[in-house]
Amino acid sequence: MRELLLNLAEQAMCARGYGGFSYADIARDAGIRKASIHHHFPSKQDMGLAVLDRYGERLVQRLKLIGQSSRSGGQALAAIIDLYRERAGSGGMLCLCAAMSGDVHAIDDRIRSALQRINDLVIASLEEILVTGRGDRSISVGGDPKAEATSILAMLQGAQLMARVTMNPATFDAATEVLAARIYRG
Amino acid sequence: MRELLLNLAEQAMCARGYGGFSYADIARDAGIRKASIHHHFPSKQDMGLAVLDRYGERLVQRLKLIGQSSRSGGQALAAIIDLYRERAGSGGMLCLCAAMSGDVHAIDDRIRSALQRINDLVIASLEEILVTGRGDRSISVGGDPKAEATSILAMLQGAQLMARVTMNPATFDAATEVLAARIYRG
DNA sequence: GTCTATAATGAGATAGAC
DNA sequence: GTCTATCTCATTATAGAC
Repeated sequence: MRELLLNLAEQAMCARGYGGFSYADIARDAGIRKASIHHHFPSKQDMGLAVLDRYGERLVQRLKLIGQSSRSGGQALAAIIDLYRERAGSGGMLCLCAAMSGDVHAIDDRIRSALQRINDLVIASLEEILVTGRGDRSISVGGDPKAEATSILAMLQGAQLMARVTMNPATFDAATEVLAARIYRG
Repeated sequence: MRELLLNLAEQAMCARGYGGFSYADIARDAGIRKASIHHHFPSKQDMGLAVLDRYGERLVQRLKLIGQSSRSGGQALAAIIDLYRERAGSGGMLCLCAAMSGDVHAIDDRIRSALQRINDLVIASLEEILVTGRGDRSISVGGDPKAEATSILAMLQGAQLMARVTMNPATFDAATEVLAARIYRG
């Protein structure tokens, strides 16, 4: 049940943000009463943090897998773009970080710190990918890899935000076209 | 009073999004009762749309002014970056579009259309600036100007989102460092 | 672990006096 | 235009039975 609740909460938060879902929503979808949720997660902040923590752990695994299974930096970067496109594709959802970042004012510092840690994690991964891609000539990297990685994350999150407005995943593609074009495909 | 209410609502929305402010907040800051707000704006959606419409009109003026007063494409692009940095600098606020985009699920189609229109407007402005900058050799423009403009807007909105998480405007600068470096300064 | 019942708060909105 | 008073609804959260 705890896992089911986490799944439903993550889905809801990606779709409508931290402030955009309620215990009532989750309870209905889970088939239990909302009071029962408090047994698993005493407060909504606890639930939000638990969702974000699990999300962070899974992201680490996924980034590691992308690094291992990619035969070039370019292939890894393409996988990262796909990772963010997934959410934008399914009904204008955001990655959990972008979704929760919009509600930073409503959440406590534990969650904000976790968000910051995850962003830094993705930036570090992207930086490593850019360095690899520069080495194997599969990505065009003009400037400092760390700075490039930071701007790429901003672009990916911004592209999701813009796609949500149009309700069209093509908007995400349009906003990341330039990034995708920096990959030299064999 | 109407103008005061619009100002307070815009401020609140940039700071906490559409769902993050209430008539009670605005009423307190304006020094009137919340029932009185309904005289000026029957529903919260009406208020949100009015704020966004005014924002769009002002943005048009500001973009026009930037185009007129800039002596090069690079100078204009720098002005646009500053425009977005302003908000990120003052306490992790977002531009109104980014702030409302996070709450798209909670607003009606009139507002969503207005958001889309404003995004398109900024993209068109950026495209024009890139073309100018490419012509006068003040900006490095590699790909299609329209695609570049779209990704730049995504980057700027994403940079604001990331800066909100760290509560540090330097994060905005880090995420836009690569963009700023594309400007050749005389 | 889940339930019923309820508390406590805050939201947007309306009616009608002044 | 602004007020008081009220409505209706949704929210998170708690107490206590089963």
